Amino acid sequence: MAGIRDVARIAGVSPSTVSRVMNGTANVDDEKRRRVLAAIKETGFKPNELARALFKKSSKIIGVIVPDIENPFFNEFAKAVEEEAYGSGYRILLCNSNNDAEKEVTYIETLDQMNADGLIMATQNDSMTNELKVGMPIVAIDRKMTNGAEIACIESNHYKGGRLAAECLIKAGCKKIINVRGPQILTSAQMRFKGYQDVCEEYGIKQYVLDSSYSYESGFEVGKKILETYPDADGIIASNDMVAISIYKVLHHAGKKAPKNFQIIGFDDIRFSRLMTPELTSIRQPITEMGKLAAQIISRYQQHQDFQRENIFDVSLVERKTTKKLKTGK
Amino acid sequence: MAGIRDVARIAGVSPSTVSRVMNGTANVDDEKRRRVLAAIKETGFKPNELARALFKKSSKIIGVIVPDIENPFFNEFAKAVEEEAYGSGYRILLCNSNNDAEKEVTYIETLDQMNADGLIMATQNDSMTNELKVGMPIVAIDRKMTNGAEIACIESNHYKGGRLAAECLIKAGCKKIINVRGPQILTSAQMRFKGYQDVCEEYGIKQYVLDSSYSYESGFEVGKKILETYPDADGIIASNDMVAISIYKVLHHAGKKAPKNFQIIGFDDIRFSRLMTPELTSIRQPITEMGKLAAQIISRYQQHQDFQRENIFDVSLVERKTTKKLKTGK
DNA sequence: ATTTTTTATGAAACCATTTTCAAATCACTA
DNA sequence: TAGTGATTTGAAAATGGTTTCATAAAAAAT
Repeated sequence: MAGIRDVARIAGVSPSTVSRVMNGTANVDDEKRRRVLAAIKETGFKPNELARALFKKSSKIIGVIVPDIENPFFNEFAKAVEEEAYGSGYRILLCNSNNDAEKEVTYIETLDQMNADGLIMATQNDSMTNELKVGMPIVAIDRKMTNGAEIACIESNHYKGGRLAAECLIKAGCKKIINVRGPQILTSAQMRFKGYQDVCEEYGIKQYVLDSSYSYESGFEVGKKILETYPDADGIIASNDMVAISIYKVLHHAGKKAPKNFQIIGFDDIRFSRLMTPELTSIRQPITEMGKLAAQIISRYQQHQDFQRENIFDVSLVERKTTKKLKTGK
Repeated sequence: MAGIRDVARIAGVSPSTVSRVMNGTANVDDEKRRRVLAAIKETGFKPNELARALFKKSSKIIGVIVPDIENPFFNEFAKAVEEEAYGSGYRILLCNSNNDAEKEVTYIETLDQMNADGLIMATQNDSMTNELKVGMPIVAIDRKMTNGAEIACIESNHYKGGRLAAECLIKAGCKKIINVRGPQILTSAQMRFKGYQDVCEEYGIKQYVLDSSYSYESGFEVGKKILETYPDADGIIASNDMVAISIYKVLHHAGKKAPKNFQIIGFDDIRFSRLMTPELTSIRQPITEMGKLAAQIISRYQQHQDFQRENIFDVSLVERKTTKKLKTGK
């Protein structure tokens, strides 16, 4: 592989001049520029990014840490980050943490040692990662770090989402609504639950609560529990779309039809919610926009441009087939 | 950030000795080792991976190029690669090519300039990428490169898959089977189609063929076309699970029930095929095993260990609810 | 006790680039 | 024609590690 010295020798100039031609960082005599360009073409020279990154202290790599890339929410998110970042010359190092705090720490350290230009964290293990000292800017999704290491945070209006879900079911005529809430360590799950609680109080409705994680598996378990404990439930707010889908499956298998016998609503509006039959009603988060913004913030930070530290995205009700049609708008 | 020279100064030794202590690359006096270790702890020193990678010509990065990380097949695959690679100290640079040949080339070049240790390509644009000269080993998924750049290829027995799908439907009593085949540039789609054709000939059954890409969207279109052109079709072989899911939706929406009015089978056995209702019958590819193997091959190659160049995985019929139960095993 | 072998260690070279800095070249004016 | 200022240019330092190589010290062999 040809190096900058080879190019310089062929063009009859110094490596410095070749560098200047490539980066346009200073004036170069036209004749020499021509020779350098010719030599680059001849050798097929491509500068080594490592050497460049080492000197510049910037590797043009953004780390993206997600708990599970198989989770539709996170792969949609990661894809959006990748697309936006790619356009600005950044590359994505994908970190699948599996919710393993140690793995997260390892990844963060590696990224730091690689002179990564930024880190986008969509994870929840506060404990270990909060203490870490790193030299790169962090954009946190759905959480606030306590050590001020992050430059910005991005989240959805989960409280409103919780309210929307509860109101939707109440207005659709549900009398006994089970809230399958997500892990209460997560602010997202907390806020959604709070929204549900507040609406229930306002309407004077009794609250029924079950706990789940954010996975399909957990949805199956909760589904069974609903069948056993609340066989007369007619409304279910699932912790997210994946859980909603598996709860639906369990109830469907038990002979219950949606939305006739029960109505169910999820959160996130992942792609698959439109693909299942019946199509799932869901509270939409603008996942792609969130991913794009995350990448933009890192990019803007590196260019010393302005950006917003707190970014709260609006959520909306997407009415489909697992709930009964509402008449009124509000 | 402390560097190796700082550590050396504090420990009263040379940088070389610090390096030797860290990497265990040579004997070091016990007393000095102790002092070095203490100094490392004191300063919180972490070696810069870029400097290391630059000298060693190995960045411990594996590039994974996929057409679409949102596609369940590819995110399951990428996740498997990540897990396997992580265990061997490798990190994954995720490249979402969007089937854009130019983007692929850019990614390959970047990876090469980063001294990446390997590249796993699950893409189809032969044209441009085949000419590229790179210094890293390539593992190709479902394709053979013509320039011998790759060290190994991994694929499934798609021909057998095509046969299995056709036989399944025939034995389940289908009289008019539509084969919705995938893009015929891809060997995977070609082989599946060939399997279908051979079985049809053996059974003396008329062939009906439609074309699709591998996306949901294309499934919707084909679904409509089936309704228009072959309203009496009672068996559908979809190009993959995603297409099967959307075709199902279209037919279901038109009032047809599976498996009563029509039977449908997909390929790949992605996770969602178990999650939809009714559960989708599919030809299973061992996606996770394929991903793990891909990472292993790169790792073994770098350690100069043996590996197999041609790796063909077996496929199997996973009977679920969109086809009628078969009696006989074979 | 002397020679040979082995082991431990630091100085310096190396990886491939960018940037600083000082020198050389050039244009222009007095 | 010499002097001034602006512009180009290359040598060298820098980035932060690893490794080679030569040497010094210790251990083993004679």
